[in-house]
Amino acid sequence: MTPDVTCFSAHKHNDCVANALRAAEDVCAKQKLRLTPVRRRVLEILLEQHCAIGAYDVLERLRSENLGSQPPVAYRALDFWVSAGLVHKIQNLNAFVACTQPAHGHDPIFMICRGCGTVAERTAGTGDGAAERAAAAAGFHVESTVREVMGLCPNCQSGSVK
Amino acid sequence: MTPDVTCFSAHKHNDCVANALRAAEDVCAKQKLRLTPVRRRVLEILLEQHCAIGAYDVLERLRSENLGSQPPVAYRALDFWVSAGLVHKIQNLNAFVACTQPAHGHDPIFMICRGCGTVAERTAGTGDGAAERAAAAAGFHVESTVREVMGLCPNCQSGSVK
DNA sequence: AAGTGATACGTTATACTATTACAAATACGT
DNA sequence: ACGTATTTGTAATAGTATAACGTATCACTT
Repeated sequence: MTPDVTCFSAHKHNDCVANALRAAEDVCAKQKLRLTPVRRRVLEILLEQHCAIGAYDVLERLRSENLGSQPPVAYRALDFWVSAGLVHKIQNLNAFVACTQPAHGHDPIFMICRGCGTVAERTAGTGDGAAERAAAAAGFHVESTVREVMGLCPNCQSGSVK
Repeated sequence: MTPDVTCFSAHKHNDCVANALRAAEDVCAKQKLRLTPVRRRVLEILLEQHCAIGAYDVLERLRSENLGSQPPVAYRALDFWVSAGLVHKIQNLNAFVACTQPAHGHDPIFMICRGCGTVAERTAGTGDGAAERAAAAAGFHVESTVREVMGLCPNCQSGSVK
């Protein structure tokens, strides 16, 4: 697992955006998915920050840009990206975050800072942990997993958020 | 970790209920929390099955028993038990499940069967996994974690659910 | 037993999150 | 250009959760 701590520290955010958009284009090309204006814009909006954004916040942005005004517009685009693996839903927040490691397919771990809202993604090796062992022991067939860690990022630990 | 697979197989469910209620009484006594009729009833309702139940389903039960009719009644009781550690919220389902292992405080893992809705809880040792290592590497201070595994339980794998 | 402060409950209203359903428009392969 | 599949526009509604405030109850002290 790469110790990619960039989300919690200063970094060339333009690179994040460019990488993710390129990955998105690749995925769409390979899987013959349509990269429509709304979809592209939604991904761009999510990519602006390393924070999870609610569907209705996305919608508000779309509305202000005349790209759509009703909830299904936002939800459809978000679901599209979630299916494509380029956006993840943070269950804890009912919000969505762009994927910073699109290449690694499986078993993401999210660290969610309650101070600044930053969501950092890491990829765990598969079959590594207690959950997999417990499932195997119980004869449970795993289809997907959610792993979200709430807490304080390095910046917010030293700051005023208690 | 105890290989407690009872949730997925026939078992004396009365014992589950009795154990949990006794644990609830203990916790309330020790922490001087009030075990009111609404709270007790909500816990009993959750304990009836090993499934997660939505707040509004709980509310409907309460309503039919004249124990409350408005959302805050249900949410307050549910939040009470969640704070006390005797009920967990399943983020994936926006629903609540009674805790079957109240003694073990930390880091639960939930296996959620999409066939029958059963939610089985296991307790992971702390600090065991990739998430903790990733957090440590990033300097992230962990306050709580969510680990939910979706899939099919042993019964539903052989059944008609595909 | 009455007073007092904290806790819990009743109720209204509202905010936030998400989906269904169907019609219109657009893109794609032939 | 045609027919089909996909996407979008739009209205309506379903589902989840909280804010706010007044009333009642509990527990502790005097």
